[in-house]
Amino acid sequence: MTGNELLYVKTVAEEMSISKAAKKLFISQPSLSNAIMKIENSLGVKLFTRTNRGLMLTYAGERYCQVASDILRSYNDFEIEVGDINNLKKGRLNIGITTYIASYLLPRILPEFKKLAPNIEFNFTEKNSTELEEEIKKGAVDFAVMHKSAMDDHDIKGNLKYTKIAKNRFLLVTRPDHEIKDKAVSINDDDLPYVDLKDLEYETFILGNKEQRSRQIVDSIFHNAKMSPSSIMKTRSFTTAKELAARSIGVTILPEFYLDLIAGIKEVDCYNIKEEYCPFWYICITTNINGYLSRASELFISLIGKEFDRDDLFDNVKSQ
Amino acid sequence: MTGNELLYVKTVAEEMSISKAAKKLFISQPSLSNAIMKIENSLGVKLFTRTNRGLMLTYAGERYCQVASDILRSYNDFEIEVGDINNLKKGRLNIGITTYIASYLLPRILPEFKKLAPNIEFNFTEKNSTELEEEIKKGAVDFAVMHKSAMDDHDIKGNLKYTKIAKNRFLLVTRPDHEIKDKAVSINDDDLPYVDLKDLEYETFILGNKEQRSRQIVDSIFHNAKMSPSSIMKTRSFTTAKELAARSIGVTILPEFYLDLIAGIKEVDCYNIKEEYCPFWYICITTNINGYLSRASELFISLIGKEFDRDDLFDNVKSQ
DNA sequence: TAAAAATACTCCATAGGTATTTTAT
DNA sequence: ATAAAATACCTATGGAGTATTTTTA
Repeated sequence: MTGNELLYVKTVAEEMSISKAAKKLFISQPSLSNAIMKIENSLGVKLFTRTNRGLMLTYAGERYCQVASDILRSYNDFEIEVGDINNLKKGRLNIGITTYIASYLLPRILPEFKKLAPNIEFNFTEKNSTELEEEIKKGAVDFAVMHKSAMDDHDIKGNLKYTKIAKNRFLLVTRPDHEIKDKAVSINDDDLPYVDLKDLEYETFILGNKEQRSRQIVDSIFHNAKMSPSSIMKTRSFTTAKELAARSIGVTILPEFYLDLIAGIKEVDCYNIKEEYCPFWYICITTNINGYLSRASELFISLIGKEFDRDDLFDNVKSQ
Repeated sequence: MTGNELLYVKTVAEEMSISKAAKKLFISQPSLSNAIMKIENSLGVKLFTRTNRGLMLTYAGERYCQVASDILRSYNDFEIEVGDINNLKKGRLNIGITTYIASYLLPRILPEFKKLAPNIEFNFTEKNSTELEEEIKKGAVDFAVMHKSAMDDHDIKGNLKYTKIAKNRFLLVTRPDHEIKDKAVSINDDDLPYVDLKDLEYETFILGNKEQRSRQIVDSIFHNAKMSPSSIMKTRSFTTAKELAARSIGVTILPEFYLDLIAGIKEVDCYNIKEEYCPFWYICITTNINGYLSRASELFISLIGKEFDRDDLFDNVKSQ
């Protein structure tokens, strides 16, 4: 069964003539004669009888035409649907995103996205970066927005490709007027003075959980600084960490990004950490290198790019 | 769009692997890879994304599979239906038949036909033979049961093929004890004595209408006998003709076949007409020489054959 | 290292073409 | 005589194959 076969029989039935149908189909009359014969033979019934007013359908032929019409309409509708999918009129987008990036990014992106692609079904999975990488490999999400350590330069690891969007500092957060203030030094005209973490070796550090990427970054900062805090307190919540720091339970190291988000809840002091300890990470788009990015994905990634003034973001994600 | 394409995509989706699907489809893996790629290119969307647990459907791919399933099911159902058509479980039969043959034949054939093919839609058109020939040429009926003059030996005339079923005598019908009785002669041990029509030249003849085939036969008998009746009375009804003859209004010439049908209504005398005047016609199956005879037609014609002890009837109808 | 997919080619089956004959009007 | 359909034969596209390389687990 092919689309042509269906169309050929239908056209001959409509025209009641092989010659006329052949003209309409832009093929030669003998080709069409042959085609009809083959179809009849393969089915084992005659579809047409020859009468003196041209070809007429047999009962089987009538049923064939009905079925053919259904099938051709179905497939034609599907082709239109594919057009819609390519024009963002239909489709589904499954993105992965870390909880904290979601709280920052989605409110800024989704209204515009919904406006531009109102009929795209939008789903997001909030997990930590490591889990999101698994989701990408499984194909459960189309791509993910997550963090990437600044330590490894590789943009591709296995199947995964990381496209950096923005660099984000980690800051030391202390209660107001912590003693460290006196040891902090301003460099150039940077917004915040710098501290040496070694001066805080005997402080209590409020840190995230081992599986949190932010904690991995902080650990690598300690490693680079060749120190390990003597006292540690754990929380998965950045907000809690900031609160505890504000209330003098200890100090903490948080991404500037989140500090902005939770600003104004409680006053704290913030300090830069020495550049050589690599106190930062990247926000990035993580994709499966073999995966297909739908037009819906393209739109969403472009909107993220717009948010970070990176007009070339989608092109970078797509490039090989 | 081809059936294979639909099946290929569906199978790859089910197996989540091109290699496994290829095995299941009994084609090589590269062929399948190619086929999938071609389908994706022609549609302009990716149907699959490669993940680390095999190939997974994109949104467009999911829709493709749904549409493919519908189409394959439709066509498969149709193929089963074709089987049913060939096995008389479905179909439609349009036969043409003259009113008088219908009154004789249908009661004898239809009960058996309905028993053997209960789900075949049965339609019949009652017209005179000349009109039926037009219906056959138009393709409005599949074949017809009608009369054929004995005069022309041609079994094929234009598109029409006549297959004789049974020869049927025309008899002279008079009131009981008509004077002709004395002139009638018995030949051999024929059931009825013979009369010479010329002896009735001044009788009133009750005849059919010019467009009735029976009238054409009677006219040819007169022609062969080189006589023309001086007085004529016309009726389209054989029953009326017999009644009028019985009531001494005149004499008539009727097919023996009908006399049997309307026996017992009123007493008449019947005589043979000289063989050399060709006083007979044939009941025949008339078909379009290019027409297709369905299994339903085959059954019906075979049942007619059975009725007339002609087991070879359908073979004769079909032969070239 | 093994298994899956992609790539590069080769081949042949067949859809379609042209030329011609047959058939029907 | 004309037009439709059938027939015969030819061509070339593309579906499917084998061999091989690339990729991923």
